Amino acid sequence: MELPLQIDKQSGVPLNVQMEQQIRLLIRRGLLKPGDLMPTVRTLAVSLEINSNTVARVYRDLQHSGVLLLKRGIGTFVAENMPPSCGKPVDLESFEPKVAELIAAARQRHLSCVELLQLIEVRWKEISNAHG
Amino acid sequence: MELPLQIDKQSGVPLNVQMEQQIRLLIRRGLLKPGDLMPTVRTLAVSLEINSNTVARVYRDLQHSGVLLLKRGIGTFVAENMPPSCGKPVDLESFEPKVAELIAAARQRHLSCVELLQLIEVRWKEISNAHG
Amino acid sequence: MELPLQIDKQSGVPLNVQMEQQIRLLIRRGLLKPGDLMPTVRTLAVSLEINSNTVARVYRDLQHSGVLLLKRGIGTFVAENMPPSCGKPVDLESFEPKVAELIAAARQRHLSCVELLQLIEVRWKEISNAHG
Amino acid sequence: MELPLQIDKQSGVPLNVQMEQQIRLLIRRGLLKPGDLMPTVRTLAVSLEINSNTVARVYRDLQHSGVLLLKRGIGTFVAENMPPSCGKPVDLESFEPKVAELIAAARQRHLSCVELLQLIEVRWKEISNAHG
DNA sequence: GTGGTCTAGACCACG
DNA sequence: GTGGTCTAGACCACT
Repeated sequence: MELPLQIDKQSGVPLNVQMEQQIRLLIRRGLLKPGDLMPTVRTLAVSLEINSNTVARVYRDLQHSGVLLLKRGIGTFVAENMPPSCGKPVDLESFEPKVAELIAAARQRHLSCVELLQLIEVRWKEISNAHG
Repeated sequence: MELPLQIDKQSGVPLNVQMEQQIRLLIRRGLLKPGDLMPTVRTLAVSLEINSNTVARVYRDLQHSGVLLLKRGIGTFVAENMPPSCGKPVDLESFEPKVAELIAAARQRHLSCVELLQLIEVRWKEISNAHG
Repeated sequence: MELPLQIDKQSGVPLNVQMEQQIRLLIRRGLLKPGDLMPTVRTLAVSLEINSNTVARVYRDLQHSGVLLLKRGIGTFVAENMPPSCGKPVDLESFEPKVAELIAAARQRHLSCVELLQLIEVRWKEISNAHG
Repeated sequence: MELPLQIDKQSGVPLNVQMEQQIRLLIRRGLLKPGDLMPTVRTLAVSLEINSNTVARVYRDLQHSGVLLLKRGIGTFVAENMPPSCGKPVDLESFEPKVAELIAAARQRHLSCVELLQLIEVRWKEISNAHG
C-alpha cells in the first residue's frame, strides 16, 4: 500500500514529527482504519527517501503510544483499540469541502501554503486567547 | 510598537523559522509597512523570552533576504524596496472571515490546531499535485 | 583533507567573512571542486582554533548562497551547480606567477602586506572610476 | 583638499581601521606630506558619509601615534617628524606601474577586487611561512 | 543604546 | 558521527 504522506525536508519541522502527525491524521480522517497493515519500515523509508532509522523510530513511538501494533515477523498494524488520547475518527465528510474551498480562495489570492498555515495558526491562537 | 508574534517553543519548529515566517506574514498582511521601525533586537528578545542571539539571527537573515534593513547604532527597518519573492501585500479583508469561519467549524468538530494545519497542508499538496 | 585557510584573528575582519571569502577563492582557484567533501564543522573549528558555531555559520551562509550543500548526518559538500554570481573557476596558472613577482617587489621595498593590499585596493578603485 | 579615501562600509572591516590605514598609506605614497593640512573632521565626515565621531576617533588615534598633529583652533596637520614605526615614504614610482599591470591582468581574467586582494593576501602568507 | 561578532557548552535530529 | 538550534554572556563598532 502506498501511504499518502507529504514530507517536507526543508520546513525545519523534524521528519519524525511530520510523519507521526500525518499518520495520526490519516487515522482520524479514516483513511487508515484499525487493523490495517502498515507498509514496512524499509518500504516507507525508500519511498519517502528517508533513513530507515527515522521511520523505525516513528513506528516505535507510535506503538509506544498505542496507535500501532507490531507483530514480529508479520508486520505493523493500526491498533484495534485506539487509546482515547487519539480522539475518535472524525466525520470529515462535511468538513473537507470547507477546507478545499478555503484553499481555493487562498490560491486565488496568491497565498503560499506556508502563509495560509501561518495565517490560520496565528488566527487560531488569537481566537483561543479571546475565548480565554 | 508591540509586535503580535505567536511563538510556540514546544512545537519543534525552530524559533528563528517561526519568527521569520511570522514577520514575513505581518508584512504581507500589511500590519508591517515598508519603512516601519522594528523593535530592537533586545526588546523583542525580552518580550518573547527568547535569546537575543536568536532574534539577531532572524533580523540578519531577513536583511540578507532584502526584507529588513539594519542600520548599526540606529535600528532595524522594514525594507522600502521589497524583493519580488516576498509577494505583494495582500488584501486579506475579504479572506480573513473565511479563515475564522473554518476555524470555528474545526473547533466544533473538536479538531486541534495542529490537526487542522496538517489537514490543510496535506490537502494543499494533494491539490497541487492534481493540478500539476 | 587539510584546507589551506589563512585566518588572521587580529585583522579586525570578522572571522566568518575571512573564511567565507577564502573558501569562495579556493573554489575559484580550482583547489576545491564541485562535489568535494568539506571538512566537518568541528574538524575545521579545531584546526583553525575557531569556535564551531562560527564555522557552522560560514557553512550555513555559503549553503544559503548556493556554494555549499549541507547534508545532515552525512557531511558538507561543494555544490555541483554553482550559482553564476560565484563566477567560473579561473585558470590562474599564468596569473599566480605575476602575483608572486609583485609580492617579491613589494617585500624588497619593505612594504607590509597590509600596505600592499591597501595600495592595490585604492589603485583598483581609481582605475575603475577612471574607466567609468 | 579632497582626500582620496576609498571606504567600503559593507566590507566588514571597521571604518576607523580602513581610514587609518589609508591615511597612513597616502603618507607613505607621498600624496600627503609632512606639514600638510588635513580636512576638518566634519568636512571629512560629510564627504565620506560617516559619523563625525568615527572620524574624530581616527584623527585622535593617529595623533596618539604621532602621525598627525592637532593644533586647537587651527587644524590638523601631518606631523613633521614622523615616528620611525611608520616607515619612510617609499619611492613608489618604480612600483606603482607593476601594481597597475597586475590589476590589468586580473581584470582581464574577470577577477574581482576582493578576489585579487584575497589571492595576494593568501600568497603573501604562504610565502612568509615558506621563508620562515 | 543600536546591531554584530565570537565563545562555550548543552541538546536535538539525522544517518 | 554529521549538521543545527538555542542559550548565556562578553566584547566590539557605530550613532
